[in-house]
Amino acid sequence: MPVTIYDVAREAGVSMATVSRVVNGNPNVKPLTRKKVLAAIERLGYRPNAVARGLASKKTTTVGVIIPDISSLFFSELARGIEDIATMYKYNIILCNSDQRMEKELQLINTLLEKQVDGLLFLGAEVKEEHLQALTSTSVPTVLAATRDADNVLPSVSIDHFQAAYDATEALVSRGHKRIAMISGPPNDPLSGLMRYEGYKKALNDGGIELDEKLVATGNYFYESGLATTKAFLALAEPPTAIFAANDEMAIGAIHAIQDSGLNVPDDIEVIGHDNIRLVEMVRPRLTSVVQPMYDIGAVAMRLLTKYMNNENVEEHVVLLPHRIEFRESTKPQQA
Amino acid sequence: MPVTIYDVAREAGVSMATVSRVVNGNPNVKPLTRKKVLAAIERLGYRPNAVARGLASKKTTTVGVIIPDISSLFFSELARGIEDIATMYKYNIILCNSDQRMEKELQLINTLLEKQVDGLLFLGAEVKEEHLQALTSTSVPTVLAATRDADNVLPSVSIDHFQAAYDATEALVSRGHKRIAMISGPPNDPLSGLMRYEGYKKALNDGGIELDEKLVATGNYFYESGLATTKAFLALAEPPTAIFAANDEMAIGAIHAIQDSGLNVPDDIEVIGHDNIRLVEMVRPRLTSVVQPMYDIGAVAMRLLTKYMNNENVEEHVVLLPHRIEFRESTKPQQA
DNA sequence: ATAGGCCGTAAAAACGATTGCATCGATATA
DNA sequence: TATATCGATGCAATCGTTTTTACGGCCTAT
Repeated sequence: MPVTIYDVAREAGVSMATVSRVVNGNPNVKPLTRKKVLAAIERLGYRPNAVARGLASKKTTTVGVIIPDISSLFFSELARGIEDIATMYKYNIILCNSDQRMEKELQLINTLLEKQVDGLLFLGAEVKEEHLQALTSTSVPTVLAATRDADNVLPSVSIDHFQAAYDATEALVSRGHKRIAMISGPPNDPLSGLMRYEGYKKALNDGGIELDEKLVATGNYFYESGLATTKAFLALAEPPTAIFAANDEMAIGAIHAIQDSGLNVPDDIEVIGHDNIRLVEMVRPRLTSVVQPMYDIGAVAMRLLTKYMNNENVEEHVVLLPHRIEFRESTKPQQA
Repeated sequence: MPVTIYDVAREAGVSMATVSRVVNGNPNVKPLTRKKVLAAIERLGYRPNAVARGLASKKTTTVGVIIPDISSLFFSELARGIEDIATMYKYNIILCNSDQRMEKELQLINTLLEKQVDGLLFLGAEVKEEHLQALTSTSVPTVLAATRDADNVLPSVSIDHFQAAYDATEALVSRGHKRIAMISGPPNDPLSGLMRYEGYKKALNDGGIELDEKLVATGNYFYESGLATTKAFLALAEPPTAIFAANDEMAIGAIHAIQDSGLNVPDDIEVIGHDNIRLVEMVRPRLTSVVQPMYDIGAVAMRLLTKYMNNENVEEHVVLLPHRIEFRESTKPQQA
């Protein structure tokens, strides 16, 4: 029913091969012939079948993206970076939510490989041996975004979480705080969880402050957990005077818990978040936060993937993007 | 290089056809044969090629989704609803951002059709004649989500924006307000922009309140525009005592503008937002908002699409999901 | 005993492109 | 003039499946 390349060929009085050449911009076609073919295409309303093309050429111009949760403020921003660069390079994106469940992640990898994607972008928390196995068992290029595998065997794009957390904590230390709490992520999250916690510990240590276990709570990255853990902090005999949260949502929860108890941010307690999602501008006081360039991570990861798909040579396969702290009103201006 | 159905057939000592039957769960295979084939598949690590399958069967189990901006809180939630139902019905999603630019939207429709998607989900603001033409020129089922075309020719899933805005405004009227401002969306957005404005007008009228043009501002759905327009309201000789914003981000901007000027929400000015995104719980005071069930809209739209793709009979092709107002602290408790 | 059915399977024709190779005329070279 | 070169095009194999058709064998009903 639909018009095929064969119909166009007949209409234009040439062979399928020539039509294919015209469609694909192959220069080996006489201008006049090209014009005839183009006219026939127009007349018939021909639309190339990408599936047939994919079968014949073994390229689908499609890449698979496995993402924990597209509805998350953090990942949706990242996804946008991916998509924009993909568009720029004429790729389409098959988007899949994994909810960080390994079983689902592995199954998605398989499905995407069945669909013959030209490349794979994996975003998530932990990259385990099983992932590595599934991802390296194929020749399809893969890039990790906002995460890394322990041995850096796969290409990846992320920031230095340890250093970022160190910097945030250090900013608090240098402001003279002695009781600095941290709302950390789950410890089974190696980067945003564990690494940030390690950075926090190191900064305390370098500042000559002894770690107080009671000032460390584990959250799940959601607002509510920031609220709850901070309430517990405030009930302590010696509550903290500063809080570093492993992400912004929890930090905002912390601010509200503090405000709800009648205290003031930043006068009574200073708060620093992490990631610098758009939300940080939409609360009062606006939240000081470690900038993690989500959009850029996505964009750079996708760009990197295009290089692999083109068999271009890649100098450094583990890229760490710069981070910085954006100071706002949830921390006091730095004393001179 | 990769193992094909032919390799499996040889390994199992059967024909390709039989392997295909096994893979596709066709019951016409003797159990013993099936077992042999399964064993061969396992042994060889066979992974069916979905592209070849798509070419032969004319089904790709993939649907295209055109979305204005995946990084928006609103649309990412919707996308999640789509994806979850898609997964449930074994479809994958090709996700494309349109930024509401018609040229890009039309081009995306074309690209997705080239890729032979089994169905199309279109989310956006305005559905113009050009869209309709592009979408109906093909036999690929299409469903609109969170929007509608003027003549309801295409299936769609949304809420009654007019009524929703009416209800929100009416709630303010019934609280005794006489000066109720609205921060509306762009007027070229027929539903979230125009319809909500119409609902507002009607509610004022029914409440015997004369429309004051100075109390109507046009925003762009972003926080900053809520902030800016509200500042202007407050500079009025007779500022409003209540504000209805066409979406939550602008409403939160309004709250902050009010607070920044030293006034109190809700004591001095009450504020109602629209959409009930997750943000509304993360500000103080928490925002009263019209609940637009984004996730459900996505889910229902995708479900509807599956019916069309299956040639099932569909009773009602324009579905309006229910809305309601979730009252929080940005409005005062209703007087008895 | 024979015709008719049914089951399980094989064979082969699509599906709609890409692409290596052959061809062919024309121009350039010797 | 004969030959090498080259640009433009056609031919046909190929990509890895699905699906239609046909067929052999076995069972059952008459």
